[in-house]
Amino acid sequence: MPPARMTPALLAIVADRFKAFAEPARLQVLYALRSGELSVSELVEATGLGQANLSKHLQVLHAAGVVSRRKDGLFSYYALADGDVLKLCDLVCGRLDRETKQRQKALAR
Amino acid sequence: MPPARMTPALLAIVADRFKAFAEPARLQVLYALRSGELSVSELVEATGLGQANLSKHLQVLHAAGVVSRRKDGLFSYYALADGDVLKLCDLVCGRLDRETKQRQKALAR
DNA sequence: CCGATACATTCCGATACACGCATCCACTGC
DNA sequence: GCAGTGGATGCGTGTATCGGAATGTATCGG
Repeated sequence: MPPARMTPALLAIVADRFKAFAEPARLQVLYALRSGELSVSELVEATGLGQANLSKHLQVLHAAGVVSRRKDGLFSYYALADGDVLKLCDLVCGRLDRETKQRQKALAR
Repeated sequence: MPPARMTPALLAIVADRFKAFAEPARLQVLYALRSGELSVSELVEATGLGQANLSKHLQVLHAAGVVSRRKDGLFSYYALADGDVLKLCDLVCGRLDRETKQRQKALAR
């Protein structure tokens, strides 16, 4: 059950949350983190993104509470904050799968 | 289980999908449609958005497959395309609730 | 202390997007 | 056909944001 009343402030917060996912680069990062925490340089290699750019995206994801940061000496290790993160992605991907299948069916007739 | 391989094209599609939710105005529309389908003018009144602006947001939501359109004479009726839509919002809202509660707990100590 | 490494931050140009205004299009009723 | 209503679309403007280059900051080894 969602909040009965949606204040503008709440709407903005929810929107920001979604905005964190609304970027191919950031989704790429999230999928790279599926298998476990990675350092920034490992993420650079895994995603092909530039280091500065990636770092900024990580700040966004962290500010949105999507990923967690753990510092160890020179390295920063990032990880998915929560199982719900992938649940969200999979919900969207699942819908996509169903839709493309439906479209293929429609084309096949 | 999500697709094993995330191609750039797929990432872009998923990102666009999330982008549809990543705007306070559009979230407002979705919440207004919780109770059932509405015409554009009804949505104008329900949300306080300008007609032109609202119309554009509706195009975005429709293109993303989030809402359905039904034309009846002069009127266009929009409705949530699918129960998953609200599931998505509630997933995010639920996380928010838990986090704010945790934060309050932390402040209360 | 000095250089090197791993990230973060700032500055910049280019693009994208939201919103309002005006206009255009589709349909209805006279 | 004509006027009126409900929606959609095009244009202009301000703002946000992505991405890269350069710079700054913190930590480790020597």
